[in-house]
Amino acid sequence: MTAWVLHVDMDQFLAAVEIQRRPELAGKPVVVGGRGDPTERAVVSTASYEAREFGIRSGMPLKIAVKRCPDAIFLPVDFPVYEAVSARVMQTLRDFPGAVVEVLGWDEAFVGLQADDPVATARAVQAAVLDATGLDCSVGIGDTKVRAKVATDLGKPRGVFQLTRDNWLDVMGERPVKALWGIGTQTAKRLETHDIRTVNDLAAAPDDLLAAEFGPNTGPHIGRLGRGAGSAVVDDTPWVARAHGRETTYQQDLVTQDEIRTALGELATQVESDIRAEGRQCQRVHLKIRFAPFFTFTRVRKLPEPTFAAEAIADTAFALYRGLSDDRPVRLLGVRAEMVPPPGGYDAPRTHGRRGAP
DNA sequence: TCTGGGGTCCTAGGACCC
DNA sequence: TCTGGGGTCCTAGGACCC
Repeated sequence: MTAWVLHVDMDQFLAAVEIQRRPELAGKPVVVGGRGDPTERAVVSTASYEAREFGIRSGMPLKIAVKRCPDAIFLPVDFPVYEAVSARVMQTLRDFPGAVVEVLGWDEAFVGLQADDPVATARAVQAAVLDATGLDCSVGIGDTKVRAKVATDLGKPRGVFQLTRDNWLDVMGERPVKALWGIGTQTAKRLETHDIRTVNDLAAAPDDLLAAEFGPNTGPHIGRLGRGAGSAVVDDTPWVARAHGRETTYQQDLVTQDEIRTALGELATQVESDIRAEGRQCQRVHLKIRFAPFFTFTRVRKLPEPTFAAEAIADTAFALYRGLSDDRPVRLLGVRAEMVPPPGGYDAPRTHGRRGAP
């Protein structure tokens, strides 16, 4: 028996859930996002495969999506329903014999297990999820987490794909670095200034060059991504939040100081109830703000002492806003409360956006 | 065509102390 | 008159992920 990492990812998750409860939508272009009104400022959360054929993608503004496919069916995001389905998916994975499950999001997880025939095991996982939820998923198999994660994309939809040390460069070598998990547009651009464009290029890049460009930690980390190397440890320690925040894009820009103060008060009130629910006080306040054309700031301030109080959070956020001395119209406001760590700290850091850490 | 809302982590540099 | 290293705390800002 060999230890494997499986990466399980639901196919078109939000759209699939909506189609399941409205079967007449099957085979049609379905777009889930915002309040389901494509004239509003909001973006696509998930597009069905039929909608993707029109060029609609996650993260795209609904206004653009509706231009690309005026006949698409637009539906609002229904968080409680997806959470319930997600919980069933994750429980199915945990019930799989010998499986250790590390949840990455609503619709994906790493599964660590031992197997002689990992492809057969992956097929069994797919069958179990389909049986429990009626939904399809794809499974990536790897000898590291990075390889398993990347493999899933190659198997979609409803597929299984395996990436190991032996076939990594054969399969991935000619692809652009952006195909890797953890390399986005900006990192790809900076790599290109060193003539690093493909996974082959990155895998061969010396660590000292990458360290000079990206820092002593991040540089070598990016190099390891190119080689598909990294951890194979699937960690099921429950996730503990570091922060909670709320942000809103306003359908009409906010103009006056009063409007902004009021909006910050509303956001801070929601944040207070989120952190109270965990019994954890706020120690630092983050203000996020986007001015009308396109210019986003973040500002941070430590509170004199930890608190739950929405007033203190809102006052601090407003003070940060005033410090910007900018009276342009405001399109987006966000308030985030960074919480006091639990006693003993975060014993098993659970990271989704992590980079570079050992 | 005009950009959501929820998160996490890394890097750099200034201030301050010894 | 000019300036060492090492450490901590803090903020700004960048980047990535789902």
